[in-house]
Amino acid sequence: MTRFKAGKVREKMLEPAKPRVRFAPSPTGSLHVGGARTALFNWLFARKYGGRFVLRIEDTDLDRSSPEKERVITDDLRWLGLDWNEGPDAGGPHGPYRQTDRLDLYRRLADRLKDSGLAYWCYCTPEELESRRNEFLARGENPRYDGRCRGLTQDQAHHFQREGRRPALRFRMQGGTIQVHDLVRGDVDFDGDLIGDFVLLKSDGTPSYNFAVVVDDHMMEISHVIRGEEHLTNTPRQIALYQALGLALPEFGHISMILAPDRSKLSKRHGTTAVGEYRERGFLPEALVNYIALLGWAPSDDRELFTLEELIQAFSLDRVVRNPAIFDEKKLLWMNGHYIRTLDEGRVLERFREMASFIQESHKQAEATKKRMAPFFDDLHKQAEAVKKWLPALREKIHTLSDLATLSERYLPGHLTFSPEALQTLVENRDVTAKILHSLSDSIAGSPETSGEGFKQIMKEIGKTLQIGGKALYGPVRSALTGEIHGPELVQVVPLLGKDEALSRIRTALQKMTKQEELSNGS
RNA sequence: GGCCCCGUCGUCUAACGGUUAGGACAUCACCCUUUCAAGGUGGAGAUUACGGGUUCGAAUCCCGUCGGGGUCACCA
Repeated sequence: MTRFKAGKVREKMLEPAKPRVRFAPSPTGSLHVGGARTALFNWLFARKYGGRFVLRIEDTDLDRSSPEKERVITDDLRWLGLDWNEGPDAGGPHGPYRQTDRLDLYRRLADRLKDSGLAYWCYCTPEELESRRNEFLARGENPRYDGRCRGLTQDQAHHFQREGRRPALRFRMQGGTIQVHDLVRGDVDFDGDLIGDFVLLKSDGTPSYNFAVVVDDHMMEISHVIRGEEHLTNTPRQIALYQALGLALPEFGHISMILAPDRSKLSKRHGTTAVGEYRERGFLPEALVNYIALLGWAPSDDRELFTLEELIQAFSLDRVVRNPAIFDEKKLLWMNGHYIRTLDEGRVLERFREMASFIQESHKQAEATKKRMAPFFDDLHKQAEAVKKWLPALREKIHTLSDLATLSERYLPGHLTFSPEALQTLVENRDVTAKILHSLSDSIAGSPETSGEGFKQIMKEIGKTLQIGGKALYGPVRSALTGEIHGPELVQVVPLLGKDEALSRIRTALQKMTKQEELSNGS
C-alpha cells in the first residue's frame, strides 16, 4: 500500500478554490450508510473549500424510482445535517436537478454523437445479449457487447423495426488504454479494447447511467466527482464519452466501500444498513455522522470525536483511506452513548421527540402497520414527559434513545412490575425486608417532601436500627421502588418518583410479598 | 472467468525508509460504588497476508503468490 504522494498539481486539485461537488442518489431505495458517507465526504469537501454541494436525483430507472423514495433520501440527508446549495427543491442555475426532467438534454447530445458516427442504433434483444454474454464467459473472455449492430444497413434496420424491435443507442468504443487520474488511488490504467460498446439511450428513451452522469456533471459544472469505488471501473467509459463530446474532464476520487463484518457487501441480512433504521433505533445524527466520517478517513491527529463544524476543519481528501472498512456497530453504539451523555439535555430531548415523530411518520404509509403499532406510539408521546424528567438519571447508562423510552417507562405512575430477580430479592429475607419497607414508608410519609438528602438520612437511620447496610439494605428498597435490581442511584430515583408514588410502590411491594408467601404456603 | 482496487491488533485506523509499530471500539483486571452502567487506571491483543528482492536499514519501494472486494446490464 502506498499513500498517494501529492505533487504540486495534485495538491491544487485536492485543495481547490471553490469546488462544485454533487451527491447523486437514485430514488430506488432508502439512504444507506455507504451513500450517507459519500454524501458527507462531498459535503465536507464543498464546505471546507467554500464550494457548492449539489443534489441531483438520478431517477432514470423508471420502474424502480419513486417520489416517495426521493423524499425519504432527502429527509435523511437533512436529518444528518447535510444541506445542499442546489437541488430539485432548492433550485439553482444548473437545473433541472432531476434526470427525468432533463431528457431532452440527453437526446440532444445523443443526436450529436449519432450524427458524428460515434453512436449507433442497436436492435439486439435482452435475450440475445444475455446468451452472447454467457458465450464470452464460457470462453473465459471479458463479456461485452460484440458490436454486431455497428454496421447495420438501412434495410436491416427497417427489418428489425418491422419486427417491433425498439432500438437502444450505443456508443462506439475506441481501443487503446484509458488512464483515470484518481485523487485517492493515483493513476489507474484500463484497456479500452476490453470495454464493449455500451448503451447511451435505453430503448425507452431514457439515458443510461454512464451517459447521464457525463452530461450532467459537465452541464452542472461539477469539478470533483467523489463517489464510491464501485464506480471506478465505470470511469474509463465516462472518460471516453467526455472525449467524444470534446468536454474537459472533472477530477475523480473513488472512496472504498463499507463492508459487512463478514467482508461481504453490506446488505439487509447484516442488520441495520439504512440511515432511517438508525433513526428509528434511537441513534443521534451527531453520532452517526461522526462514526461514518471515521470510516475511510482519519484526521492527522488522534481525535475521534468531531462535530460537523470540526469535521469541516479537519477534513481533507488526501487523508481518505484506500482499503475498505467494515461497519462496526459496537463502536457506533459507544459513540451514540457518548453523545447522549455529553450533549446538553435540551438537545437530547429534542432528538428524542424527533425519533418519536419519525417513527410515527414513517409508518403512516402502511395503515395496517400503523394500527398495530399505535399503542406503542401513544406510549412514546406519553413518555416524552417521563423521559424529560428521567433523562439526567438515565443518560449515564444508555446507548440509544430507545433505551431512554424503555427504561423510563417503568417509572411512570402505576407502571411498577417486578422482575424475577427483584421478586427474589424481596422474598429471600422477607422479615427484614418487611421491616425495612415499613419504616421507610413511615419515614417518607412523615416527612414533608422527598429530597435525595432526606432519603439518604432515612436510609442511614433504618440501617442503624436494623444493623444492616450496603447491598442488603439498598437491594430490597431498590426492588420495591423500581421492580428491578439495577438502575440509577436511589438517591436520584426517590425524589423523581415523588412522595405519593414512592409510598404507593412500597405498599404494592409489601402486598406482593404477602401474596408470594401465601402462594408458596399453599403449594 | 477477464479487468480493476485493496490487504497493519477481532474492528476502525496512525506511523512523508530509521518509533519498544501509536490511538479508539470491543475484550480482561483493578479502582470508584447500594446495583447496573458511566468514569478512571492498567493488561492482553499485530512475526504489518505470505514469499522473494532493492537498501546499512522495509509496514513503507519493486516483483510474485494467496485472500477479499468491485466491475464486465437497455441498474445506478
